[in-house]
Amino acid sequence: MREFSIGEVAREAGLAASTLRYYEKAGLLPAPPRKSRQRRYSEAIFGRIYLIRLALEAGFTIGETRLFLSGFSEQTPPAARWRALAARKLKEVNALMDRAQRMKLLLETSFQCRCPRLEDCEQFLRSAKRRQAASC
Amino acid sequence: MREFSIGEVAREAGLAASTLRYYEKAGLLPAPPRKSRQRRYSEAIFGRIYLIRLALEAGFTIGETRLFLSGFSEQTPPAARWRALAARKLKEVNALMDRAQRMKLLLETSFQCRCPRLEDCEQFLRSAKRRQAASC
DNA sequence: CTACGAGTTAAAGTACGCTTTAAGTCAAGC
DNA sequence: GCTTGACTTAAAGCGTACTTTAACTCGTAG
Repeated sequence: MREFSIGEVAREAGLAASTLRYYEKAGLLPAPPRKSRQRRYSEAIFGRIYLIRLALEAGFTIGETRLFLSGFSEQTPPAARWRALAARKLKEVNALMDRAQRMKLLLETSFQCRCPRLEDCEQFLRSAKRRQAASC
Repeated sequence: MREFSIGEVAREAGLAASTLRYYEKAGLLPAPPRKSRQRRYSEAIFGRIYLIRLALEAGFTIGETRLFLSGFSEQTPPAARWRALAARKLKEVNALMDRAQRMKLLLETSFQCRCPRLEDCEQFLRSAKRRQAASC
């Protein structure tokens, strides 16, 4: 199985080497074996990085992502602690999507919108039930 | 028309007074008239704050939000500069929603998932086309 | 008069997720 | 043997969005 230096992993994953070291220090990545002081990664690192990026881009903090990954890495199915985190995050993700949806509406509206006054659009957005508003 | 102190506005809007001062300094809120050195806001401030929160929660930076609001506050319909920002942000919001969607899938999957190994779920998530995976 | 609560400022501090810096190690090529 | 380039570390720095601190000014109640 091929081995990778930190630079190779960084290039392939599209991250800085310093970021990988940072993830390791933060407990997101396992400390890999060394060859004369230098880290040697196996192919498996890419899957791990993929999950880390997925979690972080979805709004997990470093600490939450660590928990999240450790929930997976045990021999047992996801633990209660992990499930609680997932449930909480699911709520947050839903809230995020709601906000994104509202913002999308706001932005899309603005393209069609000719109203010069802030309050007209605001009124529309506050009671954002209808997709089109007469005044806007 | 009723006037509000910074503390009253903060309480009603659910923000710290210091945050309001910060927004003012950052150019998000207009500098209101003073009554013996103290800020006196009109009702209109709440609509402004609503839009600021909407923008910030959707991922706009302070600087972008300032642009965004100034685009509205002119006597003319949204200017080209503002439209460019909105178009760019629309893309970002869409990307955000995609990520949120993927994360949601990840989280929801984890509840049904009994696979003890990280790689099984990862495999599933990478090719996240189907809602259910056999191996997971 | 004085004490209280709410407001004022500039400036420093905080949390997060990196990024950069400084100083050093090491294997390989010339 | 010396240079080059990729790696190593701990520690400091950065940008964003606030929050806290310290020292001060007011208007009002007792």
